[in-house]
Amino acid sequence: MPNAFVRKLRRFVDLTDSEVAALLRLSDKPVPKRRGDRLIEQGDRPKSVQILLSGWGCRQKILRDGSRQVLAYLVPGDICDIHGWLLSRMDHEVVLLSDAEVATAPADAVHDVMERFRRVERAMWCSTLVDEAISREWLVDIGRREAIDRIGHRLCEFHSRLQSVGMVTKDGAFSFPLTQEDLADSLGITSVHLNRTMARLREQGLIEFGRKRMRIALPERLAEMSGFDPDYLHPCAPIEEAAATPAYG
Amino acid sequence: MPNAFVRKLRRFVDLTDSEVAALLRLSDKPVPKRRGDRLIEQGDRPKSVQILLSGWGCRQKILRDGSRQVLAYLVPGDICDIHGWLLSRMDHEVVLLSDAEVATAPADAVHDVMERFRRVERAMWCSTLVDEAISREWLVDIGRREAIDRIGHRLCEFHSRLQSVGMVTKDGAFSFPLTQEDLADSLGITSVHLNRTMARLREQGLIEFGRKRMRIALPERLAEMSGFDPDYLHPCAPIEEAAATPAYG
DNA sequence: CGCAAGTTTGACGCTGCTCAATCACTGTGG
DNA sequence: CCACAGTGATTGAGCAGCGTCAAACTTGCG
Repeated sequence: MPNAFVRKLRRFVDLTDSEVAALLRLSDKPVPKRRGDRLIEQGDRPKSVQILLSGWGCRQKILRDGSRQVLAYLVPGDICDIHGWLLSRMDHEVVLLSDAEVATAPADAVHDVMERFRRVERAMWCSTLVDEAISREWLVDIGRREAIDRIGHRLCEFHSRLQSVGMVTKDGAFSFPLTQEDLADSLGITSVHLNRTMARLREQGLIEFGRKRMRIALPERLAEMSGFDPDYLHPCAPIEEAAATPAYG
Repeated sequence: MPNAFVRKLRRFVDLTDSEVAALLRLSDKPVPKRRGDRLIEQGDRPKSVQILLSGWGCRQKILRDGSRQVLAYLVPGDICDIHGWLLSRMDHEVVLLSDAEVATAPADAVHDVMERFRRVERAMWCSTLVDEAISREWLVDIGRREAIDRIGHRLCEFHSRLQSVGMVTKDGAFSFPLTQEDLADSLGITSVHLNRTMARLREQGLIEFGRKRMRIALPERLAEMSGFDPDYLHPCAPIEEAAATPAYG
């Protein structure tokens, strides 16, 4: 039973046993951490690579006036400091939004695996490109959708992403450890306005939430009203792509 | 005299003559194109790679209601469809914002160069990671800064990026072919509000603009008031980094 | 000279923010 | 088992930043 890290990369490339073994060696000995722990600080020059194996985290920047913008959510399988590999310093920080398990691998070991197993490297870059696609869609959310659509769209994103890794129940519910403030800070609105607007979605019977769980009651309707199209998440097409492109095989 | 494509990659890795020669072969025979031309459409599966050699472009998405969000600006040296290499379909379109010159290389040829010259591959990924850093800062702009700071911050970004490729005059002026609507659509505000707010910056003597030129009259003051810190653009540190990391050499 | 595209300005209203109070939930110690 | 504290959720009132609609003006260009 591979861990979330392996499962995630498998979505992009069909890994061999030895590739899986190498990845498992990178991500063994997970360490438990607590909600609020800061995994990476702004300005760090990471010399090791941290992999989130369970729980949620986020990338974020804090402004002078104390306000916060969440840049991305990290879910099990995500690498926290991929940006530090090539570039000098982290321009943002990484914080845990729930208790979590984190594995740490030396940067050299990760480089080594990527050198030896080009398909693993390829899978990691695919994953980075999907993260970028999500980030682009967030720009659309924040820049051009009004609050109710932003929220609906973001909830559809969670639903779709978590569904693709088997973390959504048949009735559309999933674990949701974020506070309303965490969510609002990713959407460019205040938590007060988020609360009011989510209440409207609840009144309309589109969603239910509470006790760190979220249920999308009417996924199709929520997607329709918020203009959600899961294409940008590249749900699984890349798997075929990978097998068909010899240049990288 | 290498072209903008080579100059850009040189910022990240110190290229050898044969590497430069290979890149020049990829980007010879530039074709002139017109402002408004669509280089890549949403849903495309690019089989070739387009390189912008002069002029400006942007990545953008159009919503159902016709509103537009600009996701990134492309300046000389930028690759238009890097995202299509690994992933299946383009989730956004690429459009020219000024007349421009574009070179087209077969995707296979690009893969080939990256396989043979790992340092070139490394430089391209560095470039991608800087683009991501810019995109993260845009999220902060749109999500958490008010209009006047957004505009000031974005203008500082242009000033800094163009300065690093020698396209800014001593008095802080540079060619600026974007319409106010192009700019507003990247900032998540309307062109009307952009106009009013830029007028305030002009009244304060911070900027001057008109006739497709922009001048940042008081760069330090504009940076101070808008909270601009050029660190996220990774101005040149990566050059040392690249030389010092053997795993990729 | 006259059109077309882009810029500037005005009036008005709504979305979302601020400040602040209250309520609900969870975990802790007695 | 219960009181209590702390965190997060919810609600209210008032206001301001920004959007909408529309008109006038300016600039580039054939």
